[in-house]
Amino acid sequence: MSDYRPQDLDKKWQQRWSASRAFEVTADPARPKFYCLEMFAYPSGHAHVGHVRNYIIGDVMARMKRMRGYNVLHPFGWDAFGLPAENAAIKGGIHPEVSTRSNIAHMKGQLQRLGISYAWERELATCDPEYYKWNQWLFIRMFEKGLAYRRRSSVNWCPSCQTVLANEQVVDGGCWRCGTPVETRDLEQWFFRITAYADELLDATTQLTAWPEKVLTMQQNWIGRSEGARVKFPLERGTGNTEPGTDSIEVFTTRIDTIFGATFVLLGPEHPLVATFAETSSDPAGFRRKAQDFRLQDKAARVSGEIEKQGFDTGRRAINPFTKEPVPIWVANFVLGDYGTGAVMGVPAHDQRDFEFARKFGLPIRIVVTPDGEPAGGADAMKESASNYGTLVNSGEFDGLTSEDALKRMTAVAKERGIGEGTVQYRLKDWGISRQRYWGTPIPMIYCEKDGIVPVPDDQLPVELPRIAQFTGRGDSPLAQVPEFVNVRCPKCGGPARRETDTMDTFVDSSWYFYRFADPRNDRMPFDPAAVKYWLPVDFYSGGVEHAILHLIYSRFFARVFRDLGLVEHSEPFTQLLTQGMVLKDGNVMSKSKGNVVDPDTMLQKSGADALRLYVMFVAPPEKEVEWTDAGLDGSFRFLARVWRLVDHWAETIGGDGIGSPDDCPGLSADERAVRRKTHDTIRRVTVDIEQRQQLNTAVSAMMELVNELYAFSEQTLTGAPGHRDDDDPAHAGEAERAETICVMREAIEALMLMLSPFAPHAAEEMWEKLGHETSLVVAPWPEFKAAVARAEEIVIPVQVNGKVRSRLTVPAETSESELERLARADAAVQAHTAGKTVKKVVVAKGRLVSIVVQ
RNA sequence: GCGGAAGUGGCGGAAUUGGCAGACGCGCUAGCCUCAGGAGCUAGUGGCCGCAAGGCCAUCGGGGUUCGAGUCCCCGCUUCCGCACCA
Repeated sequence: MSDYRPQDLDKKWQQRWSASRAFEVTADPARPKFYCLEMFAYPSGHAHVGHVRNYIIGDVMARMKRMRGYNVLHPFGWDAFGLPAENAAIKGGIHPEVSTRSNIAHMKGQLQRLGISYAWERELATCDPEYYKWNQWLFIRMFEKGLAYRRRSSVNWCPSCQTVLANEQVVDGGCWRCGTPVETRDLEQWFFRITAYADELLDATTQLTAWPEKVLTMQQNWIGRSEGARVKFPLERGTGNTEPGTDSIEVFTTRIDTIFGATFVLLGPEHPLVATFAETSSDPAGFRRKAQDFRLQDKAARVSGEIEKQGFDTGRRAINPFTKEPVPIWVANFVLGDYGTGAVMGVPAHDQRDFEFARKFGLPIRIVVTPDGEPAGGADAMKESASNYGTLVNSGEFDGLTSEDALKRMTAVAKERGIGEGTVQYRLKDWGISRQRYWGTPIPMIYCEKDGIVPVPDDQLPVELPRIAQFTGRGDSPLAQVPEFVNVRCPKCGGPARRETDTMDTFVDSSWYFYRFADPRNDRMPFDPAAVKYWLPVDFYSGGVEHAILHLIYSRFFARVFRDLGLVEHSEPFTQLLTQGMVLKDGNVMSKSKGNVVDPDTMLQKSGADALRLYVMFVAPPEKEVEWTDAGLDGSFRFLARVWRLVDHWAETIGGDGIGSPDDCPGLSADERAVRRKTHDTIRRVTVDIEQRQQLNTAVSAMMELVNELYAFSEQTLTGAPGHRDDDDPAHAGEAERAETICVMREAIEALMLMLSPFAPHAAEEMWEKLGHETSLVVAPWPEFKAAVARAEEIVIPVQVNGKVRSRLTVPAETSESELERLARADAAVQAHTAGKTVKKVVVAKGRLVSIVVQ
């Protein structure tokens, strides 16, 4: 009898797997592949159990699929560029390259100590020039196709990180990383034209049937497609204030059916006409100041949520193109400059914002849609806008049309008259990728006075980061302070030129790393298309939901870019997505600042890798948030020790040669048949739970039930159950265990070892070896479910009388419906509740239940 | 405001197709055992009534459909998440 001591086992098996290169793979078209991937890690230095949970989920999938016969690719790598390393360099003087490499080494050790079955020979780090070279290569391809472009624009600026942020990286008006409120700056920036794929990215969400609905909804919201119309409101020709070129204001509306109620036009403060109107106003300076105030307010509004509606009259008027009436033009603080046309028509009767605005400034309200098409009473009594669809009134030739019909009809009419057209607007904007920082991929572009923007020639890639000795965190982009880097010859004319000094958003790095894993050492291409064709798409991808619209939408975009470059054939990179829940401590997210981080290394020392793995899988379904408890970890340890004792106790009896399958034993007792039934039912449950449901907690429960049953059964045998007081009964000393029992127990315990191995691989391997096996469980075939064995012989059928269970019948499984009804009616307990009453109805669900209705 | 998910014992959770609510684990209680260990084994553990057999109540609240509802429908409440003056 040996105690369960996981710490020694962990090391032993990790070394064996490593020495035998157990998890390395090569493409093999003759075998079905399974690409199992967990979101790679930012090398912060320490994995916490939240990360670890994700990797274990993936490892259970990967190990199980390997045993199911798949050629499993399960790689890992490092999202190694990023601000924390650079900020640490500014503070502590350690070069990002040095700290990143050392962090990677430490975290890799942690993951290896967990026994995660990674194909480490494919490991990559995005800060490797061999990797980021292909970021640059791809950037140039995108530039050639017009998918990467440079423009001056108003951008989100994080004053703390000293860099620009993409729209996706602004959360509640603050920086996604540090929370500092963002500012607006006008800068020359590189953009990726993700909007070119807006429609496709949106439409294809319906095909992502194995993604969580929540993530798809978030992406749909983010893309924010809305159908409507652009309509021109001509400027009223006043005396002496006409401007050539700008003779109308174009608005975007989703409710052209309400246009007869448009009693004013609103311009966002950024609208170009605002500046024009300011010039000709009586007080140009005051006009501009008011508009500028609104622009500054906008940022504050995004942070705080709501601001009061404000506006001022420009003194100018436009003509409503449907009513032909002149309407005043106002500037309003709530009209967004970068959505639609930056101008809207004001329909106070049918839009709550316009309603509030009109009430505040005494602008007219006209009702043009009513629920029943009856003309409405006075608008003065309205308390809020009537935003629902209805039937048109006060709308000239369109009276009587439903809103739905009017939307189509009026859009068509606008087009005929040349005053507008149907259009689609997206909330999604192009992805700004320039970052004014050092620790990222240099943007491979050169500015020449003569030739303009020139890409670095492919044969000069990668543009490597220059080594910088001192990080000050002040001044321009750090690369701009390195003259040897900046000053360069123009590749076209050979004349003096300068390099782009911004680096790429690190989300560029992570948007395609899963392709590189298919062919990680390729030095001629980002990857061999044939390798990607075999391995991709990723079959199972797991990671945190915080990437629902960042990483996951960018990756879907990149897949389409690669597709359109002819490098991949699919459009969607991830077939199935699992978003794992966070691990909380004391109800809070774990973080260093809160001091509530659960360190995996401590847990490993205390309980070993397997108990930690098992607990994290058992505590809740993978998507759910969980609260960390040390007691739960102890419970999992106890379970493993319990299995250990069981196997230890039986190993000698069942581990020998020449033991056949119980299929060949004709004389099994009822108890032995019951054990087999439980064994095979457990195989079915565990298989379905892992492979189809990803409900890993119930897979563990099922195995616990099997172990409980094996303990109970063991007590009935000569061998006995470990720990029980009747253990090794001297009365039966020297007697041999029944051959049938040996067959059945061996089948059960071996199946258990196989099923347990994805969860607790070290302990399972050790016990497997103890049972006399010489080959590793890594390549052992998954146990086969035999439906005939699992089928119950006798079942318990509840009998309900008026919906309450009054008795239970124990009957052969195949008992017919009529026989069930007969038995139920004859049952004494049932009769006690039916006596003296009329049976109105009997429902028999074969194999399930009998329901009798009496009155 | 719009959209999504969820609400089950003291706790984490289970219930796969509308069919025995509470599997499995934690915790707790009792007994056994002693290689005093991170022990182990066995039994019990939703609430109320009852000596018991048994009965009644119970899956956020209220209605409904059904022989039968944690599960389906309607109306609320609460929590979490996403988007949010997007015209």
